[in-house]
Amino acid sequence: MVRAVSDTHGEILAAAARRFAVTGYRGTSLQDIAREVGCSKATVLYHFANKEALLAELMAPAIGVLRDLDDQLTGLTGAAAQEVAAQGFVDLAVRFRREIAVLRGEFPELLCQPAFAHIQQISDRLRDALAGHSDRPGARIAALVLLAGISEACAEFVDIPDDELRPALLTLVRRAVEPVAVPLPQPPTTEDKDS
Amino acid sequence: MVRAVSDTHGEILAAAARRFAVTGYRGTSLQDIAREVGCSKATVLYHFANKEALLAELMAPAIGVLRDLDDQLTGLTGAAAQEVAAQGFVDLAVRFRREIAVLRGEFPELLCQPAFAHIQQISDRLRDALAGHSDRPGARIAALVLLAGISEACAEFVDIPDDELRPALLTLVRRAVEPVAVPLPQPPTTEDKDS
DNA sequence: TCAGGGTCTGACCGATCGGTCAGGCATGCT
DNA sequence: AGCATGCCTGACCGATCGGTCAGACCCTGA
Repeated sequence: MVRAVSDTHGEILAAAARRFAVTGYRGTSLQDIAREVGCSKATVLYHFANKEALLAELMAPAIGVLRDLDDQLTGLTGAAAQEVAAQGFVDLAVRFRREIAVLRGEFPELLCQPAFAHIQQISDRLRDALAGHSDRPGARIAALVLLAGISEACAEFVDIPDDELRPALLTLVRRAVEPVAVPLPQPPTTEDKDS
Repeated sequence: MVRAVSDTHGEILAAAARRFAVTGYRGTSLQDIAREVGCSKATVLYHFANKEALLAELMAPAIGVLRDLDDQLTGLTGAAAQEVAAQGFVDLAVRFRREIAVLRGEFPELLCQPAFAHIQQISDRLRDALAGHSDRPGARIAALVLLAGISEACAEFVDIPDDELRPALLTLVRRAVEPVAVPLPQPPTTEDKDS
């Protein structure tokens, strides 16, 4: 039976998310998390095999959405790829700001962990799509600046509601992305979202 | 007499810059730096009072240029401030990519150190200038995304020569920045600044 | 020749890290 | 009552961190 009288597992997860977002993964010790929960460090390691497993469970939802976006991107080219990448990433970044903040600056080392095996390749494809699959330096640079900047900005703008942040970022991306040969189709009035 | 037969001081500084840029400040131990130089950890601490002093000396030139940019910005408003901020920061980011990479993700903690006392305020003013001193959320978000994105991009694009990276970034910023009421004057052949 | 200062090092320190382990405690089932 | 199980803990471990210190090794000037 699952006796959820006190969801210590979830409390640890929430505390870790809060601490990681402020002081980073490496900068947060298991002691810190335990102190915030109000339990012992051994309890944290009772619910999670190790620190890395804690991080992996924390990031799992965001990684799943990123994988879905990657799937949507396969086969798309040019302006269509740009638009899907823009909408998908902005939405992902806004929804998972805290998770993204966790990775702040520790991407290179963290990506070496098996839990994040293919994230680098996925983000490379995402960047490529946002550049309209163009190999012009201007397009590639713009795509990287936007992806990195949005990640950082979302981590910082914790006080801005999603509904305000998302359209502002999307407008910025559409304005900043280097246009490709195929013109970007005018977005219709309806704002239907496909899964 | 300064006997520079073997400039260990400089070698340590260079090695620290290399390691910090890859594994970050906190992720690099004094042992790592000493190993790269080929000396003992005690030697590193003979030339530098502590790890923080090593970082401070490493970042001093970049901080100096940032301060100069901050001075240039005082008094400017609107499109003029945007243009000076754009040019100044792009140039700074391109020149000091490695130094900027050091700070990757460790900004919040590092800024607490006395060596970086006023960096936060300066970067806030820089962001404000790039937003054309507008308080509209779109302008503020765009400014933050661009500053953060450029920092991150410069740290990653180590293989692109300065002369190629700088104009690409500047073009992107001019395209992406939210225009303010006073229209940005078309950049003429001469490059003087008007209010 | 020798004193002295600049340079460098191995050994060591306390603190903290992630992680292990045996056992205490409460509860539910038989 | 007795036992098993889930949850939790203090004590402890080896490794590594930043930093200290006494002393060895030059080189130079007197």
